[in-house]
Amino acid sequence: MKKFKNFSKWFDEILFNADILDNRYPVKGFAVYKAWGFRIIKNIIEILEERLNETGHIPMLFPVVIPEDAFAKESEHIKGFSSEVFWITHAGDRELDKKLLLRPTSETAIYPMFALWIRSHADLPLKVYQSVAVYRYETKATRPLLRMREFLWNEAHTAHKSWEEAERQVAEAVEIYNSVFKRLGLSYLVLRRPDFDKFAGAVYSIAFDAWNPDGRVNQIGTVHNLGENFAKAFEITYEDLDGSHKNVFQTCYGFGLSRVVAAIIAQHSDDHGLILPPDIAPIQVVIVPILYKGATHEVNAYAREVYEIIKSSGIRVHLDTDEDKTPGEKFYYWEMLGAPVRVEVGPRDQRERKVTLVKRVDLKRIVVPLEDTVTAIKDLFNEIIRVLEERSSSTLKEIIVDAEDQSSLSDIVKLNRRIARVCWCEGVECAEKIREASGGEIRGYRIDVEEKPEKPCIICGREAKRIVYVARAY
RNA sequence: GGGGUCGUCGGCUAGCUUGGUCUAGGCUACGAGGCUUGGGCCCUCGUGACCCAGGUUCAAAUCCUGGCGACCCCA
Repeated sequence: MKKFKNFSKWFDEILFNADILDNRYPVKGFAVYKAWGFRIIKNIIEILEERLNETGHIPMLFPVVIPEDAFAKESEHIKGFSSEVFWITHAGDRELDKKLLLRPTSETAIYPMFALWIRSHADLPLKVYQSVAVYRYETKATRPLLRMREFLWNEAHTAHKSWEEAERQVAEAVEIYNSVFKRLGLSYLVLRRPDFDKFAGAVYSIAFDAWNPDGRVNQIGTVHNLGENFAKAFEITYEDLDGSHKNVFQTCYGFGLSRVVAAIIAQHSDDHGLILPPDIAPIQVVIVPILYKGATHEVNAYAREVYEIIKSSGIRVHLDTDEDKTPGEKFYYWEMLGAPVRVEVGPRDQRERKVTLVKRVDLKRIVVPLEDTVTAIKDLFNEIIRVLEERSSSTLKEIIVDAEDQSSLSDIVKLNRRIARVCWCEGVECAEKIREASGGEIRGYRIDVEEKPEKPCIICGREAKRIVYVARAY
């Protein structure tokens, strides 16, 4: 199945064949994470949480249920989420006096507790996180990993003394996410969302939009500056040095674990299957013994020796000892699962005390002496992530196309399935017309580089304020 | 939110137009055995399916209605 020709089928096949996720669970929008997929997710969580810990975030676990009155406290927030909330109305055969909802996001679960915990300036900043599932009754068609009604994410929530401190926290969050995405070799746009598309309850929102082979964008992370909005609603105040009581300033940010896995598959994998960045591969190196009749004992013993050497270096290595499968079968199997490096050990290698290394990104072979194996593998890991990053970023560049006028805008987004780069006046009416003309949405303007519009607004012809990116989204 | 296509072994599918010859054929996977093993080898045997609920009919995988689910297009 071809990745760029029929993305949807290709994607579903990889999910199934690489043991990532089984979408046959009999509830729409819910699916089972299989062993390989879940191990990948756990590795991503580990990398992310390590960065969060390093930067003073603390792990906690808040309940999945939220009482209706807490959910309703911030008026913009409830407007934004109420239409997609799962409600718990009954327990056994009794109707609950107070309805409960399954968290669609955890602000309203966490901030009542913040109000209790934060008393003084000395309690600030407070930075907490959790990696959990959240629930949203998506009305659009659900898609495995990309749009689920139950999805996994890591969310962080912070409280600060001032707007400036919250602004610095936003920058730190963006930096943390960038550093994790870099280790995964992902390419994406870091966009400030237009006001009409910000998080419900936020002052402003920044989002990470990853490219997808079908031209849509996949929002893999968001960072919000909440200002005092939730502090006012939940009465989260602190006593300052001078004895006065003030609202806290808050930020929150979410890292979409399910969608990051989707982005890794979508951006890196090929028609042989998955290609995993070494940092998150459950098995980084697989050893395939090549057995011939009469030499099996020597080769097996040598393969075991190679295995012990690699394992003792801390690399996640697996020795595939199944003698009922041919080496060719094993090659295809491990390529489907995306193991970054394969070590072939045959009679020739054994005689010469060498190993044959093959990297998944291009399937090229090199032969190295046994004593150089670990160094050579580590070099390959570095090369692999570099190649993945380069490939992905060059595809992103190809996918972004400047829209000269309304008809080319339509062609870019609808016909050619790309991301359009558009000059916009920031008028809401023009945004609506951009939506109609393109079939996509204004995703926002870049914050990592300053882009000055060199042309007037694509719709009204008046002075453009921003260069924005327009694409269809998941 | 609107429109369309579709649902058959674990996976991919043939059959449906024109109801009966289909308690269903192929490939793959899985299990047993043999032969092989530097890219899916070959042979033998075995396991395994008509989404659910109604309806029409002497007879339903096939036609109709509804539900559930999947995918595509448009807003």
